Amino acid sequence: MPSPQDSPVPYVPPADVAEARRVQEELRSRVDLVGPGPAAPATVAGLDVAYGQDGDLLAAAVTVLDAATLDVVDEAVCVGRPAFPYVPGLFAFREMPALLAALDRLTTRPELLVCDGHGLAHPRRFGLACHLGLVTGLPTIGVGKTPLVGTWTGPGPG
DNA sequence: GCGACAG
DNA sequence: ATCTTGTCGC
Repeated sequence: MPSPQDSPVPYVPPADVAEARRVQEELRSRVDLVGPGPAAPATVAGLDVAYGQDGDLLAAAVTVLDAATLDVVDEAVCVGRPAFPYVPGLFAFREMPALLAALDRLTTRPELLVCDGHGLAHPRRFGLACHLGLVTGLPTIGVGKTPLVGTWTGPGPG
């Protein structure tokens, strides 16, 4: 039975925009949309990236919490450079290398990831959260502060 | 053709 | 993302 864990997807830095889009189109079908995931993850990792004033430096940070107590049980940081220009829809290629490096510095393996940016709410249904989830083999939730695509209506009254 | 466009 | 004053809306 194929599963993300059995066939880890290597991260391949694209050479240009066209290749980046091809990578997304190629990997989108490998996202597990039906897996149950951990019923009660023991740990949850939050990831974020901050930039230097010129945008030429960045720091990726990961903090792992005990899901029950919210105690910080692990953390790691990786300073580097943006790996790709910011192009809407290709955001993952910008921060993924640093995020992966930070994750590699962890002592533990978190059971759930929560990262910046969208996952499925993406033009090709393959945002950062999807890509990160495939490469790490971990269930991942993407959190976007502003929409990238689509429209919606708020919940009705009652 | 013009505007919009995760972080 | 990051730099920033005043301003609009609830």
